Amino acid sequence: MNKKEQILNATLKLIVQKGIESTPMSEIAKAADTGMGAIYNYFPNKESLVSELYFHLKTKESAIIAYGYDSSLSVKQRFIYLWKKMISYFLAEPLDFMFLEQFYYSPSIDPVAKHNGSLYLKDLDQVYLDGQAQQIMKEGDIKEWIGFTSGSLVSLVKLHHSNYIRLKEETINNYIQAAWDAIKS
Amino acid sequence: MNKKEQILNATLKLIVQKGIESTPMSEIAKAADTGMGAIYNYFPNKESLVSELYFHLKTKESAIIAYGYDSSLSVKQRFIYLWKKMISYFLAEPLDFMFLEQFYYSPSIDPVAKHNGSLYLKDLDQVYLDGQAQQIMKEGDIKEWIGFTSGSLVSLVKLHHSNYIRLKEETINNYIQAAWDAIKS
DNA sequence: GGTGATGTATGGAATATTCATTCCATTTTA
DNA sequence: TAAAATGGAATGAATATTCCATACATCACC
Repeated sequence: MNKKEQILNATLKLIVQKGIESTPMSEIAKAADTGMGAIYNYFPNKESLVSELYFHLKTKESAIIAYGYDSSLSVKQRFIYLWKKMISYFLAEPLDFMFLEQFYYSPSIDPVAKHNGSLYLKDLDQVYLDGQAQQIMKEGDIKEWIGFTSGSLVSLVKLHHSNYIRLKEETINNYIQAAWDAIKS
Repeated sequence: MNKKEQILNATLKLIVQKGIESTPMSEIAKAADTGMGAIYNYFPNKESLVSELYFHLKTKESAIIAYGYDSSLSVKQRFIYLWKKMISYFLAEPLDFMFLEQFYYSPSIDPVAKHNGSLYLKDLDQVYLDGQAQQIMKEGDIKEWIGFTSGSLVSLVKLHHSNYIRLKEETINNYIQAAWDAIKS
């Protein structure tokens, strides 16, 4: 019954299907079972509708990954916990994942908006900092290392959702272990 | 003086700057210093202009990576050679890289077209096959492992080109070594 | 070589379509 | 009963594609 949610959900589904630029507002209205008026009542224009959806999902992502996180675990345990949570979330919510990817890679989107969403990385940063301090992780720029790890794992999720591969629960752990092998010193 | 090349070059530059959907044909014409007629003489429509550009670049990529490749080297040497070549090419040609990424992530593009471009992986496949046969690489689906390695390295290139990190020549070798550490058994 | 004829390439104006956004009459809510 | 929310038609701008008049190249024949 919440119109705004209906609109956001319809937007998510349609944009994942057809892309941001090929999704007309009129079609969003139809899918959300409403009219133009309602949409423009909640969102001043298409761009802010899309970027509000982005922040909504980024918040959801952060919350899910951070939930149950125990910062007193060992470096390796925390490493595994965080990446595992991320993969599980992205596998469980294909729409969320594909929208976030598409938004991130869209050049027509305000670049400032994109990086604002990536602020939940505090915990992850700390894991890598601790790992280097304890000399169990390789040296080097932490932003680069996080990009490296995340690249390998996100890439698997992406290939899974485009049906190029079919990830199985037990192999996921192997890939997280491999990501660890890459960075451990 | 070759009109077709001019058009493809202008398209590449503009699409990387503003995105596929926000690049009007009229602007391509202007940038290529020509008119609509010329463009539609060479390409039946916008979509085929863009996908011809994609295949053009994919062919270029394959040629560059395969050039000088010696299939008699050891598994590890071949692994390093191929990935190093790929990274170097993508670092040296930001426009090529960013266009390929953008095309790959665009849902409005025929999905069949995309995967047709990714078939030059024969040599890479062979490296991983040999590596597993010799038991120096971890077991598992080869498509997945290639996705894993490529994800980590491409991700670094991407962050480099969005100025989030600044890759240095010598650290690149470290990351390739790390990618090897991830997969070696 | 010169001359015309035939087809191809080109530029850009005209057309048709596709939307984002606006507007307003009507309905719902408080 | 006033204010807010809604649906959907009307508007206007953007732009892919078509069309055509002109320029250019290629070649046949003298």
